[in-house]
Amino acid sequence: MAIEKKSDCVILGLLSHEDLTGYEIKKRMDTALKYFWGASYGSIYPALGDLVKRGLASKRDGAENNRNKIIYSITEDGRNYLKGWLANPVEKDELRYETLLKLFFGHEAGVEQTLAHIEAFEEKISKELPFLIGATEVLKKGISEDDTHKYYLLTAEFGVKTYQAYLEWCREAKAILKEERG
Amino acid sequence: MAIEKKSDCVILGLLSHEDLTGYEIKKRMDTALKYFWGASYGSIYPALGDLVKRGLASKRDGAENNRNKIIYSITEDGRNYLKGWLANPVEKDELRYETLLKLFFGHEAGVEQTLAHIEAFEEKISKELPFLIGATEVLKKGISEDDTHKYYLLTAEFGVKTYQAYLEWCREAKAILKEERG
DNA sequence: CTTACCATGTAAGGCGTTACATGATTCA
DNA sequence: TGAATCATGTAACGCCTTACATGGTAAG
Repeated sequence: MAIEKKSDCVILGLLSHEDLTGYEIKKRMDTALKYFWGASYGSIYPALGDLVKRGLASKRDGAENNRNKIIYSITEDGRNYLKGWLANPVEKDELRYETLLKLFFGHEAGVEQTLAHIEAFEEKISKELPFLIGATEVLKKGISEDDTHKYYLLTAEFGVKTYQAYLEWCREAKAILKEERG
Repeated sequence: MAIEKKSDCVILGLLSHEDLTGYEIKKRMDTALKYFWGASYGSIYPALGDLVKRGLASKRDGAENNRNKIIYSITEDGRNYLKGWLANPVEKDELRYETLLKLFFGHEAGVEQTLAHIEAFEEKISKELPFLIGATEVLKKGISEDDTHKYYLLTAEFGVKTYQAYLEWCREAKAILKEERG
């Protein structure tokens, strides 16, 4: 049971949808995947090289004009590797919210500072939620055209539902903190 | 602007509540903090040694009977360090859900396997939610006794609200996947 | 002409987990 | 007497981020 490296799997997953350059992979990470995954160039490019070495991806020259460009594709072995990983149960879902850490130790900081952290969180979430909602709307319209859209929609809906819950929690959390003050 | 190492801050935060051994710190991580933070012995013990070296914590012998035991306390410098970190804005809230990754690439795995991932997620969350609800109830009762409880409650409520949203999402996600099947 | 974006990659270093190593005590 | 829990720590290794290094193109 080789424990698959996650970064390999994400890259292969993206390549299973379409051929991509390393740069484009990073862009996908920063847009479609950013709510539940991330990776830097420093991990993407070495991983791509490694994937090619292992025969799970192939590369070809995609230079246009004078622009340097390498396009990666998934191979059949790569697709099987991806399917193998997908078939295994999920190993780890992890949430690391520094905001919650600061709230947990809020006794030391006091009510005002803790409220400020909640408000900052609230603002960040409020700003991002419309984009998630927009994404779900686009995906819902295109759902019959492309089968992959259905799966993207699942993750976007997850974002919407949790962000809405976050905002509800913010209201409640502020109320709890303000209760004894006035 | 020294960027504080988070693991130092968590440990100092826990020590700001009470004196603890390394073992007890790990226990707190695995219970009260586990929904939004984590750490292993391999990071806790070295961090404790480091904190003592830097004068942010102190240690004393707490051996009982024949049992080896070292009890750590936060120093005044440590408390100031903690306060400094608490006063700074949150740098990063991060969610890494392998479940969502597998859903995003669900096209490759198919509806049945994807449903199985959702159901596994649903079961895990369903099992944990009662503990979170129990925690909030205990904390609500004790809220007037101990000021720290109010802050713990904030994080527990976050867990309850998000887990409830997760379960709602599971129902919806299953419906989306089942829609076109028949 | 200059800013933003496209595009690839490396090196150093940090951070943290896993596995290992050891040993006492408590409870059934 | 055996399992679970208490208790501390190290070493190897893996993985990833940050910062650096470089250069072309498109748009305003």
